Amino acid sequence: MERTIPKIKKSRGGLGDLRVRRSQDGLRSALLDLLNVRAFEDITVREIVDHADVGYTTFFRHFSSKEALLDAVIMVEIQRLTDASLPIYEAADGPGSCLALCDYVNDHRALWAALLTGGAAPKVREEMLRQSRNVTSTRAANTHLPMDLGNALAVAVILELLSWWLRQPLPWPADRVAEIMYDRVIKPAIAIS
Amino acid sequence: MERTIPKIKKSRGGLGDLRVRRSQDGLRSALLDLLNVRAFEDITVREIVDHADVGYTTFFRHFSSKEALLDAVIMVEIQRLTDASLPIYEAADGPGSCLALCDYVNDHRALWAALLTGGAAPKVREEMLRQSRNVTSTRAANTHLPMDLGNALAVAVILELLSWWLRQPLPWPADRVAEIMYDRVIKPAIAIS
Amino acid sequence: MERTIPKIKKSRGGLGDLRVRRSQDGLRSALLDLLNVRAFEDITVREIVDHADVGYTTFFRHFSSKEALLDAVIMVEIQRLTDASLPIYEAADGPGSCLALCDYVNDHRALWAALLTGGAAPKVREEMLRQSRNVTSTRAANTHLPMDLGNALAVAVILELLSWWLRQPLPWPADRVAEIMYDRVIKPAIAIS
Amino acid sequence: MERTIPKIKKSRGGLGDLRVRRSQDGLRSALLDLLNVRAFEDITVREIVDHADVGYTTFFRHFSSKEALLDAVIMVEIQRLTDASLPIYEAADGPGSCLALCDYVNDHRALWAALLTGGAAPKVREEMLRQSRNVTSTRAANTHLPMDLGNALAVAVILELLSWWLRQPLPWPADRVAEIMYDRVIKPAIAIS
DNA sequence: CTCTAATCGAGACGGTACGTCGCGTCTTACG
DNA sequence: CGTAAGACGCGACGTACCGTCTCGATTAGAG
Repeated sequence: MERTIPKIKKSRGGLGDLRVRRSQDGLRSALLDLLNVRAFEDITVREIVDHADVGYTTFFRHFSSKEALLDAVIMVEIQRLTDASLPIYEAADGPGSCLALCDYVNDHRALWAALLTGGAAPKVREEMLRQSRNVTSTRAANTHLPMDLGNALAVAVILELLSWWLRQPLPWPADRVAEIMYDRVIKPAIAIS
Repeated sequence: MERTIPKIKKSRGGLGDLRVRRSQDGLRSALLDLLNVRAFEDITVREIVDHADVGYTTFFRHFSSKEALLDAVIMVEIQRLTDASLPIYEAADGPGSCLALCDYVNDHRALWAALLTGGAAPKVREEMLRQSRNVTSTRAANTHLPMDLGNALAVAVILELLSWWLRQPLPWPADRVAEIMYDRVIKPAIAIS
Repeated sequence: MERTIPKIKKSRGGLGDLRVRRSQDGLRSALLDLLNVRAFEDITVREIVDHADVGYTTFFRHFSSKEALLDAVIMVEIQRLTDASLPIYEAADGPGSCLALCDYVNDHRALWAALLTGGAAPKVREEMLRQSRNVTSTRAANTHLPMDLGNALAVAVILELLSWWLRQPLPWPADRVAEIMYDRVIKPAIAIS
Repeated sequence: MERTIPKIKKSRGGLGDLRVRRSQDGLRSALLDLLNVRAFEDITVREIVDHADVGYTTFFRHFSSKEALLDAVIMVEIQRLTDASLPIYEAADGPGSCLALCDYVNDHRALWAALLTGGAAPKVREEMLRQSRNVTSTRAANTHLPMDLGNALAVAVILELLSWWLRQPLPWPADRVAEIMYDRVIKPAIAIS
């Protein structure tokens, strides 16, 4: 009689149960909405379910905790970001991928402002680092830095830059930011010391 | 009928009340001790006061919350770090100040490992940024970046680098790290775009 | 987002939620048990919930404070007492109702000894006065005293008499006490000044 | 090295130390002042000492607790009341002593309103009972009631009557109240059943 | 189109930590 | 060197939120 956590598993042969999908999507977007208003640590499960029009119990049927929901949300969003600008970690097409990334973020300012504020930021950093590790796993050490460190610094600079950008009252154009990102992330990474 | 919060004020010429100093110092070092064991968000006020041999209520006589104590601790430690390597933001003596900073951190590995782990890290970043703003307030704009952004990136890289360093099982020598720091923090800052 | 205080409302067609009834009844009788041991003001909420096998928080879900629980308990008990001897304030059947009341109290000595001891007594007096006001509201002023005063004196004498009775190591028989009560409560009330 | 509670003991050969007397009197009247404003149980020691312009520690030099101060205050006031109308318990001069008592209370309405409100009332009752026991100790059993019970009922009726009187917005004249008191306290007491 | 099993809503509950309040003790710095 | 100021330990309070648990009532989707 273990916990029944309906992870969109094909119940009875078909695709996911519509109710399950509706609940999970509702919770995800409810959290994102609330993140625009207050920091993650100040959001309660009760608020999320109220906003999502979902029963309190239902929350825990899908996510084991508030943090788990945040993780899920972040994983999805980072995946989208990565898909929109994959080669940035490759440094193959330097400025281009930076610009792609900045454009994507620019198109979702509210969302990324929320994700980079308060308690969500460390998780974003962590997940981004995790994904970047996968990407750079093949290509290695054409630099004098250990791969781990290189990735960590790259992620830190990217996030700090984006965070600063989104905080500006009169935001800079994306290409200007992409330029800085290239200077500070890609160039140091490909430099042969 | 206001809350009496004994802020080591020199009452009539002498130094503060010994008991006040003892309580506050005890709480500060108790928190630091516990930070070596578990993350800040998992430490309870009860644990802190037990470890400090101080009454539960007394905690709140001195700090309005767990976070306030952390702030106080961080402020002190960052001040010490800054004092040990002030001119790093000035880039006057580039590699020298980097080395000083790394040496200082190296001499307090446990403390800084604790400060850069878990929930404490964002506060460290914030306070460090605050102090760096003061330092660089006069000298400005010999770079193509806004001062705020320059500072934010510098702090982010420094902390990420230190955090990585302290996480290594077989730590690198301080001068090696200082070299990287110089490359990634000072050099980009003084670059003529 | 209002506080949910589960006031035995028929949820979903049935009678009150069983859990609610169990919690409230448990708390009520736990308080009564403890009142036999020590005075109300020396009883802590923690003791009550421990004795009732109920979570600490649950207490406040049902009663806003220790005093509110006492009020509830007293209201119930006084109601029972009144039901057992209603016409005493009417003086219709003078000695009879006095005897009924004394008999009832005699059958619940422990309970009433507890209620008339320590901090509970004033609340008992207050509630009894409140109920007596309802009873005597219609019939009035066949006496030379204002109704309020008459009620207050009657309640005071009744409670003092009962309190004394229950304190005696070798208690008097109920009919003897009822006789005194009749002399001191009913007779003065129906006296033509 | 036991607790030094300076009970107006002749320090240095004279009568009570003036400072001691001043502190104790100040605390007493401070408590009485505050009793006019809120109930005893809602008054804090801090408020008393602030109002009395006395150090916090000083309070406990003179009274072991808030309750002890109340006891002292009540003892004094009841003594005064008794002195003003001693023979009421004797029933020697029936109506006369009742009138004396009511007159005295009437001359100190605020004080007695305070004493008969809230947490102070039970203590007043207790102390009054104690004093009445002394008075009636000699003369006994010319009534069919046990002396203890007779006293208790008398005190209860007196206090209830006074309490009601002082609560009235348009108070009755003292002689009217004295008459009721005579009817309800003295007459039943001297009745030969 | 119906049946059956999984999901859902509602909310009471136990538990942990928090921060507050007041009491009564005890240290400390100062006159 | 005594004494007033006030820091301190203690214990209870009431709050907030978490994650668990029943219990019916729906509702999706397989046959």
